[in-house]
Amino acid sequence: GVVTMNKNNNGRSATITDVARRAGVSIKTVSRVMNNEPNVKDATKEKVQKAALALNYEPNMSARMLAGSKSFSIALIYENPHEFSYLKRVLDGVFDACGRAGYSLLLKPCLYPHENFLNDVQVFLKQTRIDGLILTAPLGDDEELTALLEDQGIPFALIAPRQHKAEAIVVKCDDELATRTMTEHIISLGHRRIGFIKGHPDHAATDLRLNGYKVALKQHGLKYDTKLVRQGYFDFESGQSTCKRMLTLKNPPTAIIASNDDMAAGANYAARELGFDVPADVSITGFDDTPTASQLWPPLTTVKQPITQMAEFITYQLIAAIRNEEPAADTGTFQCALVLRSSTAPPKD
Amino acid sequence: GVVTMNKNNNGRSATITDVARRAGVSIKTVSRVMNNEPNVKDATKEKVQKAALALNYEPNMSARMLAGSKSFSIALIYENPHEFSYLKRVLDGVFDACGRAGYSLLLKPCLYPHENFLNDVQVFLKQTRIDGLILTAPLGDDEELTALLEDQGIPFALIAPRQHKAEAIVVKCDDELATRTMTEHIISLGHRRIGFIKGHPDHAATDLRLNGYKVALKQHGLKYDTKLVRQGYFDFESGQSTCKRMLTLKNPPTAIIASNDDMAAGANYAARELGFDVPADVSITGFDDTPTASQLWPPLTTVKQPITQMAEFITYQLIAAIRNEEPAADTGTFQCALVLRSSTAPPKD
DNA sequence: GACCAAATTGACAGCGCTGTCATTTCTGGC
DNA sequence: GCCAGAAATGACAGCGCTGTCAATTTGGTC
Repeated sequence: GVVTMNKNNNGRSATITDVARRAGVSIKTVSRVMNNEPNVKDATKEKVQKAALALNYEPNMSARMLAGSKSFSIALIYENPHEFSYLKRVLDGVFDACGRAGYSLLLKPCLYPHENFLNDVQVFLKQTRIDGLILTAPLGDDEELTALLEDQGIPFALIAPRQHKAEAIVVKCDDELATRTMTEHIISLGHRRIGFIKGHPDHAATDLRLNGYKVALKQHGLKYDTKLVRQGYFDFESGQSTCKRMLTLKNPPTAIIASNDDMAAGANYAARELGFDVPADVSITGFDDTPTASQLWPPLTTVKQPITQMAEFITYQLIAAIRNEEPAADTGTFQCALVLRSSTAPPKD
Repeated sequence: GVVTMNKNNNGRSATITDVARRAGVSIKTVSRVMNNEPNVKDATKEKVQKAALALNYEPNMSARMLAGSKSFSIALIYENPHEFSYLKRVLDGVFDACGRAGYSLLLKPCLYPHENFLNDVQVFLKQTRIDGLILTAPLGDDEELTALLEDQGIPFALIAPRQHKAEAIVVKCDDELATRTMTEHIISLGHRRIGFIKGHPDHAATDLRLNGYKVALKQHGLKYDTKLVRQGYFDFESGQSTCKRMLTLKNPPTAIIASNDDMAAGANYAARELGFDVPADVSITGFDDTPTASQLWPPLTTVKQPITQMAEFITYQLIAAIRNEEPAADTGTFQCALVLRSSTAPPKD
């Protein structure tokens, strides 16, 4: 196929020295070309590139990291979740951006919260000497961690943090607006008793989504009823149990807004267990648009976040910061979109 | 908390030289201790360990990789799938094993098949110089790739390959037996017209699972009906479309065995669309026991593979091979378990 | 053509570690 | 107490690259 096997090199791959010799220049000049540094004559650059191509040369990461102050690699730290679909979409965006920018990515799953968490990260940083770090929610809200990173001068970027310094690299989406829009949609269908399942208290999005719900209720003159607002934890089980409790109230809600799809799936399951039809007896909505959301029966009305795009965006921002480039002037706030499917309908009565 | 901030080191973390100085030995001796090499007096070892701890020393990966022939890191190459839950479980196992063995893991998502695939992997290998590689299905069946790795003397391990050399490091589960058992279960419920949705033709598991189905039919004197066996691709859509076609036959099956959960979810969805009740009108089964399987309504009867365990196992095997240790004598074949849920029931008539 | 600043290139010393091999320090046996 | 051989330790040269700074070349000017 496309690949030259080049067995000619004794099994060892070409080094910068080989390229330099072949191009008839010093290794430093090769280094300049490989790093796109200025002050190389076009003719020289071309010679070097030709030699590199002929030898099928690829710079050795370890040597680069060791010699230079930069490592051309960043890490993504995440709390190992039960449900991976959110992270998958983040990874898609981050890998993509890293690939394009010539960076490699290290993954660091963590237990969080955990007494060894900070130490664990510290060891990781010492071992790898990465150039920058992406923190997924809720890790971006850990002040000990961000202080540590600032202290060590390691640039970092936050996905969906609760609050952050003005100069921080951040990406988030308008959770409040999205949930408000969702709630308004449910209200416009005619629902008046609308349940809400909150997300994990550690996540910033949890409060924002709750707020969107509250605002929509208020604007439409509906009362905020604490019996209809339950604490969930972004997982199937909590969606299931809270929904079960709401549907067995004397006066159960005719619609339930869950703060993510996993909980919505749990709510859907609980409704079925109790013999409720979805959406005839109770409408259910989620947030995230996971694959499961569209594969459930009925498929879930939900909110689609452009997660992959957001991840790509923040990765570019981080790399720009590492390179001391002016970041793109874009804002780090993305808009979500309502995805209407058949888990929602007007109430029966 | 647990972490010593040690600001005392000018912001730069301790090197092997610092440890050597503090312990009053040569850096080579520190290196020996850090690598658990033999021929170090216990007293010396202890001195070094104490010094390392005091300085909060962690060896620098890049330097290790550059200097040594070993890099203490392995990579997992995977075809970026639409559905990530399988891979998540693999990752859980691999990260766990790597962590325990002191190895770090690089992730390499790939487009496959793709004209640039091999080249892409080659570049990756040159850049990183990892010690070993784990190939997920179906990449382990790419002979160009395995030839390349053998040629370069890079140890590799295969997850669920089609066939392999005797000395290869392999893990798989008994797909045929599992599917046979599943089919027998369906037969024992009283079903006689049993549909089957095949998996992606590139995957080894596809043929094995089909075989299990065939064997079970034969043993129970049931005819193999090509109308009831459809080609799927391990994704939701193919499950949906093939199921729709089977259920609109003049004489539709009363049960459908899908080769994985995603397709089973698609089949479930298609059945609902056509107004079939699951399991009253048609039983549906999957394979893998993904989170979705248990969150669907009705929850899916499926086969649980010990994927995380398998991944952990093969990672240890690979690391043992890298270290030239005798691998544990265990076999690389794991057993699956039937998970009975409510998507299966006796046929109505 | 001489001259200067700017552009281009190269020599060389590490980065933090491991491999090799030489050196030193221990053993036990006589 | 002496010696061979084993055990323990250290000196030193890189691994492949980048940073620093010095050397060389270039182009423009009068």
